[in-house]
Amino acid sequence: MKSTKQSAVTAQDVADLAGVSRAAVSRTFTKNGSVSTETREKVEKAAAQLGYQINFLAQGLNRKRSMLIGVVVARLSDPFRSQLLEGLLNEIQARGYQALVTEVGNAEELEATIRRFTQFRVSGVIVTSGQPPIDLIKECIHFNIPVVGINRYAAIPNVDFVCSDNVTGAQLAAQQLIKSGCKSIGWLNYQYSTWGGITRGEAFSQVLQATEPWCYQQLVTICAQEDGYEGGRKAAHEMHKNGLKVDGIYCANALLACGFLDGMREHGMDAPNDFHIIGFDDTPQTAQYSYRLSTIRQDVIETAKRALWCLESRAQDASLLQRLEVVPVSLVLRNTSPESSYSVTQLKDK
Amino acid sequence: MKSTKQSAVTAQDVADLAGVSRAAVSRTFTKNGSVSTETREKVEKAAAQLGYQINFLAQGLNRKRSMLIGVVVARLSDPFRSQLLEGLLNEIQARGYQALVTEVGNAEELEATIRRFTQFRVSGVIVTSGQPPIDLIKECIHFNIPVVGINRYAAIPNVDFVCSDNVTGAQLAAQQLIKSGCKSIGWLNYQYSTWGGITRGEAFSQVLQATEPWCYQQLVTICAQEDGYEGGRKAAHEMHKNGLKVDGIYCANALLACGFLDGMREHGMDAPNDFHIIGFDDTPQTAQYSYRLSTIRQDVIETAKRALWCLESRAQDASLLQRLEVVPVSLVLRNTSPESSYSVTQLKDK
DNA sequence: TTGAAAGCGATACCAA
DNA sequence: TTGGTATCGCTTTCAA
Repeated sequence: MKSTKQSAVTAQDVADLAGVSRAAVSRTFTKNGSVSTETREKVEKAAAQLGYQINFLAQGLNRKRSMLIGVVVARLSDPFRSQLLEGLLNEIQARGYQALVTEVGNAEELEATIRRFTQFRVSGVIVTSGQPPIDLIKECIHFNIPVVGINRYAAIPNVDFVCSDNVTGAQLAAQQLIKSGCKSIGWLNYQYSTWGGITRGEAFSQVLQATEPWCYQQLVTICAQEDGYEGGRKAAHEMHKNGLKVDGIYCANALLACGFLDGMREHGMDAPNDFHIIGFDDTPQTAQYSYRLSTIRQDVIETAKRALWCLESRAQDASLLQRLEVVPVSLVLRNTSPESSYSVTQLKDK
Repeated sequence: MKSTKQSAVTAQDVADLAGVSRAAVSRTFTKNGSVSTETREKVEKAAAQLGYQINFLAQGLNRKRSMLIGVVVARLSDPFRSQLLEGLLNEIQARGYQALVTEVGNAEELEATIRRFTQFRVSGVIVTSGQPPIDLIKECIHFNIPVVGINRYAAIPNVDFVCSDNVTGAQLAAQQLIKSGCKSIGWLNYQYSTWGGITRGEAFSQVLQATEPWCYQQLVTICAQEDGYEGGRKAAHEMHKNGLKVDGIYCANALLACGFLDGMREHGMDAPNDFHIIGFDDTPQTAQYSYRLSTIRQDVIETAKRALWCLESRAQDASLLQRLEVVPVSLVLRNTSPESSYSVTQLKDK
């Protein structure tokens, strides 16, 4: 099957073999190519025989747009982030694109990254980490490249965002804790949290204020000095050292929650007996026997779908107004804050 | 700074502004371009003024090679895999490449994936999942694209592999269990394990045979019907149901180990009191308070470095003989198989 | 529907 | 060291 030529099979080779022009070959492999059935068949036969494959570099150069989508990620060691990436990869591939993935540490890196994305004439950019700098966005707009941010928000015209429904999440968590009889409620977040974490905290606070003014007044905000599991764990130690007590706690993400739970265990306290705890993210780890953490579940698949929808629709009409897609979340009840019939006060009385 | 032109700034624009030829611009941005300091300065000034950026698509088309490296991944939900991807991304970016990441489920997908990689004229392919099909490799060789596999092996000429040192890992684990006084030793793996898992098991078995014939004869091989955490957990249940007992167990990966440990806990048994357990991978989770699992640590950073080294060296000389890079591993002692002075028999006697 | 031809934007060879 | 030019492989008018 392989030609004796040194280099790759080109459209011209196929055209020669099929006895048609190279333009006909191109049309055969294009969506709206006007080709007669007869020509198409000849071309497809020849292409198969030669093992022809479109050169995406040449195609992209000509169309000023490649079948590439740039994805900005960070801290893949957080299971939720890798889960999200997995969802995005699936959706990107399902739609025939390829993912250009970059891990980014700081703002400057983000800038360099997006710049390289434009150099590849990507069909879209998905930012899951960092705030897209306004200048770069302008550059993308100049190249007519759609940009979408996930679990973050900024009032940038022409840039869409898709975020989990942090307000509903807060409501579900608050209701659940209240229903379970929690009296002194806490909120745990990392001091330099992401937009998502901050928003979740604000929503939680507002929900309490609106529905349980008394609890709201007592709301304890715990600020972890460190991010991730260790941050949560140390926050628990700190809280214990200060003699602070809460009987219900809501956490900005899964790692903080697992860490906090373990930190409390180190002091001999455990959920659901001594307190209830609800996390955010529903990563696989939260379901494991050693944690069985109740959490607010984010729907990564739906998130990925909507992100790609934003990209594709904006590619067709760049003048669209900014959109904010809110993805539904759900409460997954597990051991650390079980069914409401099983309240925290009953347990304490035992 | 931005030109009034609708489209992007090209080398010709820079050349015009700098008063030189477009070839001079190209040379200025190329490694071994012979340009006078004077010309270079003029060009750089003009380029900065216009905000010129090389079009990678055009560059790649001409050079028959893009600054892209294809990475094949799978099951990013396994923390070790996302850790490895993170390491690869860092190394790829550090060397000025961009990562084209594809998640792949089965063999056909792998084929389609690698095919698309060649269509982008990638500078190299890294396979972290699945066995690179021989035909595809041929195709890569035809395009002169280097291929490297991670934590897998096959006797394919011209394809390099970099693997963790599974033999040393087995030795470290075996020594540690023996030193701790374990008498009936077990090996846990998934029934359709990867090459890495299988190799670890074989090495473990051989080490025992060579150094502790008596233990080798008693070696219990536990075969999980399912992969990951749940596989390990169910294997523990199964073992308990069958009345099987082991006092030291070595596991093919971190998830299996965590699952097995939790499964045993559900039956009221825990490490290190009732048995010792050593995992593989040293993912962040294994360090957490609820597990504190002793494990064999894989060095993802070194693995990534060597993978890129293989790619780059083979890009220079495609005729190199196949290389197998063995990356050192280390034993991380934690709670589930603590310092040897603290043996399993002593504990049982307490 | 078809083919001829003009790009897309950069590189590299060759002569000066 | 320079600039002119052919080339990389495909897409897309424009006539026919």
